[in-house]
Amino acid sequence: MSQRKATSDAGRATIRDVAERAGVSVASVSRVLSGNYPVSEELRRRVMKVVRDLDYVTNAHARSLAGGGTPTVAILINNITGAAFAHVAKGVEGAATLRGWLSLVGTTGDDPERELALVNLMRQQGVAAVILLGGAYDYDEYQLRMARFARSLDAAGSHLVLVGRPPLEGDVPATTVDYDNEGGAYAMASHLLSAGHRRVLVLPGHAELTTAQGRLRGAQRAFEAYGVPFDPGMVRHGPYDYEHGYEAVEAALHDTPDFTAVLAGTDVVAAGAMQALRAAGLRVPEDVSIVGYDDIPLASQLTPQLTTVHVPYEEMGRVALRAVADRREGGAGRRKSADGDHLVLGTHVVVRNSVRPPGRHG
Amino acid sequence: MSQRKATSDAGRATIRDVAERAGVSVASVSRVLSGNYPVSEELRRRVMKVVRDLDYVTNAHARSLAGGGTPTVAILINNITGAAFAHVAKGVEGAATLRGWLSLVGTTGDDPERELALVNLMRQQGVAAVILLGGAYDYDEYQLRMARFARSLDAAGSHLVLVGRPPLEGDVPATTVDYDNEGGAYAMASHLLSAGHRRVLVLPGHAELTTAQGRLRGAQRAFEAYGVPFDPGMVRHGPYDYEHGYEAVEAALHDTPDFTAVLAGTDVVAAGAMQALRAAGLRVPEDVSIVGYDDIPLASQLTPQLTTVHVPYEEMGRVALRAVADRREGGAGRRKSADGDHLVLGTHVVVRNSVRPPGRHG
DNA sequence: ACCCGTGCGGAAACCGTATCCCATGGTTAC
DNA sequence: GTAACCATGGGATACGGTTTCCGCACGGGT
Repeated sequence: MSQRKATSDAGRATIRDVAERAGVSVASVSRVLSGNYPVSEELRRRVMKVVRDLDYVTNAHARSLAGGGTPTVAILINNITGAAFAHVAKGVEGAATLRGWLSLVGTTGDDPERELALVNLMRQQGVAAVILLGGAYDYDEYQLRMARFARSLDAAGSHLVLVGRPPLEGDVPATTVDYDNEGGAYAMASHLLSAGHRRVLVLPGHAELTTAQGRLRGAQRAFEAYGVPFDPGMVRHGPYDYEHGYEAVEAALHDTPDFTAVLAGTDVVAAGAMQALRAAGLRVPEDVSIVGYDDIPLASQLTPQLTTVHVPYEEMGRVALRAVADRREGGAGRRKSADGDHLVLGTHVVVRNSVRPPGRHG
Repeated sequence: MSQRKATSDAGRATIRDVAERAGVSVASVSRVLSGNYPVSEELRRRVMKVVRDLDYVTNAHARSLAGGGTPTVAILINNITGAAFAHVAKGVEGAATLRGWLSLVGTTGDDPERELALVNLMRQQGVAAVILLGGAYDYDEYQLRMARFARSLDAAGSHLVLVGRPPLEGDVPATTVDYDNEGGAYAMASHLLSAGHRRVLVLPGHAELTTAQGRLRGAQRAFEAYGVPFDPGMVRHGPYDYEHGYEAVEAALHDTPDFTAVLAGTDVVAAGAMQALRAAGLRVPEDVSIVGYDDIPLASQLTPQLTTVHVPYEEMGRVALRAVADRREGGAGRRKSADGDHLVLGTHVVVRNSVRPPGRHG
């Protein structure tokens, strides 16, 4: 009958319970468990036996309060259902686990309010870093908002990492892991152009989404490079989903039916586009060629298999985590490493079976 | 120059910093923030101003140590990339957020070792519940392992929830959220049989996976009900992925080419099967019908759109979280609610365009 | 004018662990 | 033989909050 509470209480066993039952001090138990202090074999055996008997695990909250604790990174994602994001998350998770780090995943559902709430929540958790995934909507407020996040986190000893979107402007304490979005689009469009296509339906995504903007720019640059006039009327914006792909093609077949290829902003959009073409009695790629972007598994599972741009999502996740880990070890060694704050990974075209030289009109 | 440390130190601001700067006591700040104690308007204003100035957030670890804290649930998943799991996770996350709860996601990669490590990790975190997602490999050791998990978590005031797999045997403190797996397979197979198919290639999944076992049983029962002999030679086991679907059909076309339909254990497997049939010059559904299982978005994006079994994954996630929340509020009210520990959700066939009466052979 | 209830602020205990500092006993060195 | 030392173990304290217990001031009722 201890004064505090009985060992057999409801709730988990504490280190005190273990100490008491093993007849040693609390400090000794802590030492045996963390193993960073010399301890006699006898003591170790006694303590470990009780630990097993009680099925004791240390309280992570208490441990991290006391200074120890496992580093944790938070992954903030718009929609856990998106295949591309899932791969980044997988990369982060894998790299984190490798170092014994923990990772949280939160979803924002494209809601800035919720994003703010989550960032604060993560700040409360004392995470080593907050990793924001996916393209951003470049509203006016966006830069300010992110800068505020970055400074808040930085002040709390944490760090903001942006994955898959352009770096922030100005002197903001954040790391960006990016891929050559525009270059990929340039290469993809070039592929179509060199196959002979001239009238191309472009479905870059939402006009405000940074990802879409980059993909559109890349395509335009390719047209310029080939000396082919770029018709803004052939561009249709919309969300990155199957329905948009379907409807955009449907509409285009009505308005500007002379296109011979579709440059989709995403593999999923390409899938929708493909379906719409089929519904209209057109064959892919005999009548119309299609290309996507992202190279998610779906791309190789479509019929015909989709030519697309490979983006190293999983590696981006790994790189993001490594950046955080490095910075944490480097400590205050180099403040403001003006470079190394922006990592860019390469993309490349994966040629499959969804492109042929134009045949329908051309 | 406080004795402890200056407010402008590196690291986050503490509640003491806020109190000091606002010229009030620590207790008052805590009261203002938690709002469960009467506080004068003047005090509230003073404190809130400082909170904003310092961008203060409470330390979640300290808070949860002191008894308060946000309830947290952990989702353990084999592969974050799987579409079905992602939807369950979404359901859990959504329901958790609705209550202001937090959710963690960890991936096991099908590794029992890692699963153990994660469960312990979550126990350390003091999570309200650990939610295990997806079918289980029913090895001998499995039941013991899970029972141990359940008891460990239970003893620590946490709880084990199994989603998408059969309930544990015996008197184990765990909740199961399940769907009518066998019934769905029964209905799906019946659909095929009533369309006239007799020779059906069955790709249930891994033989040891509970999900696969249930789906196979359902199919067999349907054959019995229709008085059609079930040929074990038409069953091919394998992983739930695209490649398996492809290869299984390829092999079957060589060994037993007289099938007129494919009953795939998963939509993704169905996609692979479809591709293999096409590669062999067969049309879907004119020559061979195909059905899937899960009703992930992919199913409606294939050509032809896939007839499949709808599983309410997202709802399962919501239900799982609700079960945890209810139990937590119910408190010790009803120990051992022998029922209510096993919730079963319904499934139903979604008819699309991948099934026709047999034409090739029949 | 006195008493008591009410409303609100402060001091201190406690949550579970890690770590610093010190005590002890046995060794080694002089 | 004694002093200095190493290897261990214990006690106390800090980490950052929440909460209970107290006390003070103020106001109204009699």
